[in-house]
Amino acid sequence: MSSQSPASAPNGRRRDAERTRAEILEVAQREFARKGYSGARVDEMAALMRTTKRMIYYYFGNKEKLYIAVLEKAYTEVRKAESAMDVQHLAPVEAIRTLAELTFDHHDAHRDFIKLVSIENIHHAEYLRKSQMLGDLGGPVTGLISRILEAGRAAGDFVADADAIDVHMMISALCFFRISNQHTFGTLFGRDMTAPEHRDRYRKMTGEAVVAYLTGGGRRGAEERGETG
Amino acid sequence: MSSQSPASAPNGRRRDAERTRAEILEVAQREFARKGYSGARVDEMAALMRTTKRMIYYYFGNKEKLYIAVLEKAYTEVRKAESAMDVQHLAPVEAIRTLAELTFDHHDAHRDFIKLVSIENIHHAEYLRKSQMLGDLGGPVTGLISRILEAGRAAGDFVADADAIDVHMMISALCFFRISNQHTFGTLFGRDMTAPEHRDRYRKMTGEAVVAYLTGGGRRGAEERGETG
DNA sequence: AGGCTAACGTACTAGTTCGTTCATTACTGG
DNA sequence: CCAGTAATGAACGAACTAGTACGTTAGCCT
Repeated sequence: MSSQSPASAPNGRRRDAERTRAEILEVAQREFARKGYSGARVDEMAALMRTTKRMIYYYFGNKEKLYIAVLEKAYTEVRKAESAMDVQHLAPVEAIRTLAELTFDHHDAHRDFIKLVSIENIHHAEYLRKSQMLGDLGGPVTGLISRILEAGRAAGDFVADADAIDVHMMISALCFFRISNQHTFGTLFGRDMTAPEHRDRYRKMTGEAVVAYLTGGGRRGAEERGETG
Repeated sequence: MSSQSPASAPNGRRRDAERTRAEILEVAQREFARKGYSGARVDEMAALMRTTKRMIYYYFGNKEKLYIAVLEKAYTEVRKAESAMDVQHLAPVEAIRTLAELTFDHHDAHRDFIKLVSIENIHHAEYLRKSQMLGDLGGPVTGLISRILEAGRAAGDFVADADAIDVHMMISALCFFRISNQHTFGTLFGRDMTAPEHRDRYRKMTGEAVVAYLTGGGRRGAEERGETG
């Protein structure tokens, strides 16, 4: 018999720190996303895991540190996804459009992350600010957008007076709101913005809105009236 | 001596149901917006009022009903503001642009409302759905946008394939995100989107983005390549 | 003036919730 | 194979929190 696998645990070790830690993080992410920081209950999380509450405190110390760990994991995954967005080879207009559509898909697929971000904002990002691991989390995306904007202006495609952070904000706003506000919006207007039958249309709309703004459609009226500046 | 004003209360009656009720709602709105539904403490609210916790329960029954009352008050104020937006006399392009900019200003000025909406979405709008008073809260705005869109299409200004709810979503997304996500965004990108020195630029950007999308700027690239449909 | 009731305050309770204590077991290195 | 340590579990406790019981007072009505 191999020494790595006791008879009592045929499908994995009964004692596995990695696995226990991972499960705690997973369950905690779901619970925090569903109930908010104060609303989530440590005891309830424990009940949803194979292990006990004792382990949450053993690995993470307290509720706040657990929440911060969840945040860090979520943001790390987003950064990974962003760095995988390969749009540099495209012409500026298509690069921005594709970036917007990829961001749309990513938001659509990571709804727990969006809820965590909403929750963080209710708390004025106090926990995010406490996290070390932040580093330059926003740098890569804005760097990418900066290069696209420069190329687009050089080619004469982009005329809007917007920097990389502005463009990132606009893309994020359109992608984020559709998920984050789906419930109140759906209740008030009778449309589930996140329903599959609307997804393609909204993805296209997101890309087109950003491109339209950058290529100057919004100033068309002013130009036609002979205004400048 | 007038019978309405006892000597012991020169500056207003010591017993004033209206005033007490109003103060409870006011404090509760602030606390719920700051801490979320679970995070807000009834005792803490009471400590911030001239009256006591007993009165909260006397007037509102329990924490949930108090929260719903806060929501109803907030939404009522928004609807009032929306119905005051008089843009029908403008040409379609300017009507939409103005509507977007007025919405921008309203969001900028009612940050507690935005937080309450964010909180509601974390709870899947369960409390909003419990409220009676909803009625057709979303009807008036989408009605207004519908009429503008029709006029704009008739005049040949608008070409984008979007209905009133889509347009409202887009405007809301741009206005809402800037406030709702200010803290995480500010932490990650080092820019306070809500700072006064950026406000005018972002207001203009909001109006231009919506107009650009509707007037077809986003499809320019496709048209130039000879694509149709 | 004086009774009646809406409005109010104090003090308490039942239940919850984070975090800990103490004991135990599974692995691993020697 | 055995000792030491990492990992784990059950039960507990102190502090908090929503909600209530009970008593009091202000001000209107006649």
